[in-house]
Amino acid sequence: MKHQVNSRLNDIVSKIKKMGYSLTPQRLEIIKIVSESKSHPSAVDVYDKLRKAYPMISLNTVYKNLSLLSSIHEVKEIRTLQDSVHYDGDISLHGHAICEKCGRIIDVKIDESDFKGFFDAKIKENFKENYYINNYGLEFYGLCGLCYNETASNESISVQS
Amino acid sequence: MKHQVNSRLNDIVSKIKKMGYSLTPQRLEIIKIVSESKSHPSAVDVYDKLRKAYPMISLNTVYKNLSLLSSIHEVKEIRTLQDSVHYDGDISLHGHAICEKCGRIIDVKIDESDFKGFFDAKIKENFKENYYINNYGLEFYGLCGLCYNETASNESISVQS
DNA sequence: TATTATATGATAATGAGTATTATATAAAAA
DNA sequence: TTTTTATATAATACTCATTATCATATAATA
Ligand SMILES: [Mn+2]
Ligand SMILES: [Mn+2]
Ligand SMILES: [Zn+2]
Ligand SMILES: [Zn+2]
Repeated sequence: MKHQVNSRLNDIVSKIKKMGYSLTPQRLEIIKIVSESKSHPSAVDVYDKLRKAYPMISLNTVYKNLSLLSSIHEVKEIRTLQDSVHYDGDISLHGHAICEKCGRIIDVKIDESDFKGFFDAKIKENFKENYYINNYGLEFYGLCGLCYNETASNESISVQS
Repeated sequence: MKHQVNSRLNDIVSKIKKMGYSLTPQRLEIIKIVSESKSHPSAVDVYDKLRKAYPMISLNTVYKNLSLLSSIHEVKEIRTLQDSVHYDGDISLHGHAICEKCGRIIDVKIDESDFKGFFDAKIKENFKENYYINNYGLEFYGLCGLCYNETASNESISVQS
């Protein structure tokens, strides 16, 4: 478990160095936060966590580092209905359940061969010409368990007005 | 064909009226544009088309109407890698191939029963608790046929620097 | 036709993300 | 270790998509 996280961190750090980027303490901390997080934080979320260790950190630095990590494909950007981009340190193939009420983003694990089997077939059906796929996106929009229950119990109120 | 488009337009207009919203010429034109378009236009794209018939139209009005149509589920919002939201007048279940170079959004048709069969199974696998799904999102990020060919022929140039 | 609530258009405001630039510092060389 | 140098950071200003405000216009209804 802990072992997994560390090897992920090492992978990213190695890549950063191999590509000639320097490893600053701020950058390392950002990599740690985003690679260990399971909550798909926004840039501001990462910023807020960082401030505990680095009170002088600039939000700009957070944006730049998240962009860098995205550009080397070590984090994925998630655009949902809300206003800001969220970041995923888990770059394995999986989907997201996005709650339209509280905004929570929950992983939906899907067996990779299953996933690719289904989608690649659809691409073949739709495109006779070349089409080069880099990445897949898969979202389920709706209400998470908590919000679903809340809405159900307030039904008599929320119906009117 | 034409018949299809008109019935779609009538459906939306009926709904607008039934829900107590008034039908202004601007609103009607926006509904026409977005329901007939196959190109997933942004708000500004719709605005530019509108100005031909309504030179005084306000961009604000476009945003408000697209939001209204979205809120009554007669258009879907698409958030891609680019900065602005795109709108889809086709609310049937389908996916999108998004070109990371030129930004084009191309429909990926998927048989509805196929689609739901696959995805609902995944939801059942992932959530024991209640999870209420309103909507699905399915994206293929990559390079469209045109951009793929362009990139291939410029390979020797784009590799360096 | 008169009434009234909603829609429009002009304008200002918001806010996520980006650009700029002086200073600091990681990495490499000496 | 010290020096050098290119990159990273932080402070700040800026951009631009979207939203808010509000006076006026107009669609809907009687
Ligand atoms: Mn995830
Ligand atoms: Mn579409
Ligand atoms: Zn929720
Ligand atoms: Zn393209």
